[in-house]
Amino acid sequence: MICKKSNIDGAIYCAKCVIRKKSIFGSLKDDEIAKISKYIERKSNYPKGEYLIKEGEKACYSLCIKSGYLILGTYLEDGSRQIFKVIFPGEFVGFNNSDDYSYFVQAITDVDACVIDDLSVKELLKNHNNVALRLINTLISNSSSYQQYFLGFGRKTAQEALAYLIMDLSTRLKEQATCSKNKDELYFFPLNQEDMADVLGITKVHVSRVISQFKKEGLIECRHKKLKVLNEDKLASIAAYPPAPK
Amino acid sequence: MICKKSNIDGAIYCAKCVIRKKSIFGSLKDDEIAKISKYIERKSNYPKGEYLIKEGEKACYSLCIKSGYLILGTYLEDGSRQIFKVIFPGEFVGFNNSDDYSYFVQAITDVDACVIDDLSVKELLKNHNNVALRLINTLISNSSSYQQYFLGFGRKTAQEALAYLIMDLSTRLKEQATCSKNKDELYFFPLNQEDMADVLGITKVHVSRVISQFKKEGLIECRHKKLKVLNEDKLASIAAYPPAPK
DNA sequence: CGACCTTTTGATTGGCGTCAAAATCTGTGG
DNA sequence: CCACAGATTTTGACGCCAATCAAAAGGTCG
Repeated sequence: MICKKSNIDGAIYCAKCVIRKKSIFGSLKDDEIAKISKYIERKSNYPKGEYLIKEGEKACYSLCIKSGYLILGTYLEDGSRQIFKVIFPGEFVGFNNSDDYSYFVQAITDVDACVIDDLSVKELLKNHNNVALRLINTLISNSSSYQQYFLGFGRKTAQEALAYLIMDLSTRLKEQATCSKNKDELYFFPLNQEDMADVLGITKVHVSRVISQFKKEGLIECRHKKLKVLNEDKLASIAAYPPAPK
Repeated sequence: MICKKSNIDGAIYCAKCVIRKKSIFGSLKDDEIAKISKYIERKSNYPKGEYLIKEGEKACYSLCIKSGYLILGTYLEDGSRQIFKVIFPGEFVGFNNSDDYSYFVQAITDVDACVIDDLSVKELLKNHNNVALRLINTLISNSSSYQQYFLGFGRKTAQEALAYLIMDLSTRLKEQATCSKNKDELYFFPLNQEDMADVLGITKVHVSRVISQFKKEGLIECRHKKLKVLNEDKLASIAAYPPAPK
C-alpha cells in the first residue's frame, strides 16, 4: 500500500542520511550509496501511535528507521499483546520471506523513516553483495539478541526481568546519545509500564508494584516516559543473567 | 580446532548429499555444487552427548548437519541450562559474527556433520550470491521461529507450553519422515523430560507432572525417547497460541 | 476543567518451585 | 542372561511469586 514511487533526489539524500553508518548500507562508499538511493521509495513521518506495519497485511516493503522508536509484536486472540522487540533508529525492519507480515510495527514516538519496496531490496541484495553480508550480520546479531531476551526474561522473577529490561534499554539509549544532555534531568524512556508488561509477558499491575519498589529502594527515578537509573550497579546485579543465586 | 584440511572428493560428495536440497546450498545447480564441495573441510561423526561447539570457544567453523539431532543453548552460572533450539538434519549451525561462540551445540543422538571453516563460508557468501540470499532467508525464518517460541512458551502455563513443544517437535519430525513407518510403534522423540524443562525454563519435576497428566488423559503415549501423539486436536488446542481463553 | 489513560494499592487465589525420597528404566559388565 | 550402578521419571508436602479482580488516585491532554 505504501509501494509507490516518489521523486527524491536520492544520490544526495542517502549520502547525507544521519543513520547511514549504522544501517545495513553502512559499509557502502559514497559512490555506491548514490546508486542505492534510487531504490528509496518514500520518506515518511509517522505520528506516535501509528502502525507502520500491520499484522496479516501483505508483506511488500521494508523500513529504514531514521528517528524515533517503535515496537514490534503481535496481538493474541484474547486481545493481549506480546512485544518482541523495541526498535531503535538505524534499524531495518519488515524484510520478510513470507507473504504476510506475522507481526505489527507501531510507532511509540513520532517516527521518521524511509520506505523501500521489497523487490528493490531483493535486487539490492543481489547486486550489492556487501549489503547482503551486512544484512546477514544484522540478522545473526538479531538472533543472538533474541537468545539474550530468553535469558533475560525467561527464567526470571519479575524483579530480575524488569531490571534487565531497564538496563538493556537505558544502555542502548545512552549509546545512541538520545538521552538528555543535562545530568539532572530524567532521561527519555520510550516504554510505559503497560509496554514493559507486554515485553516481559507479565501484568501491568505487577510491573507497577516492582517499579514502585525500585523507586523506594532508590534504584531508579521515573515518571511518564522519562526514567533515570540512580544505582546502576545494584540494578545490574539484580538483572544479571546468570540469575542471582538463590 | 577442527579447522584443518582433509581430502574429500568434494565434487561428488556434496552433489550426493542427502540434505543438500534442504540446506542453504539447496538452490545451487550441480555444477555450482561441485565448486562448493571444495570448501568442505571435513566430514565427521559425533557420538551422542558430544559437544560440537563449546560456549566461549573461538568461533571459527560452521556445521552442516547431515543426520541426527542436537541442542543449542547456554549454561548459566548456577549450573542451570537454557536450551534455545533443537537442531534438525539439514540445518546450518555455528556461523557467527562474534569472536567466540555464545552458545554450545551438543549432540543428543549420534550425529553426522560436515565442517566448514568460517573463512570459507565468508568466501562462499561473497562469491555465490544465491547462497547469501538463501542464508538470509534461513536467518529470517529463524528469527520468526524465535518469536513463535516467545509466544509458545512465554506467557503460558506449563501445560500449554509443553503441549506446544510436543506439537512443534512431532510435527517437524513427521515432515522429516524420520519417524517410524510402523503406525503402531511409538515415534522417535529426541528430548527427554529434563531437556524439555530446559527448553521451557521450568523444572523437570513439573514437566513430569504435566506429562503424566497428558498420558492419563490419553493425549500422548511415551517412554524413554519415544513419543506418540494420540489426540492431536486436543493437544493442539491446549497448545494454541492465542492462549486458551480462560 | 472534565474525560480518559496510566499508575497505585489491597485482598485473594493458584500455579509452579523447592526439597525429599521412592520407583522405574537403561545399558554395561560379569 | 542376570545383576547392579547410574540416570530418568514419579510422587508428595509445603511455600512463594505473580495473576486476578476490584477500585481509587494521580496525570495528561484536548
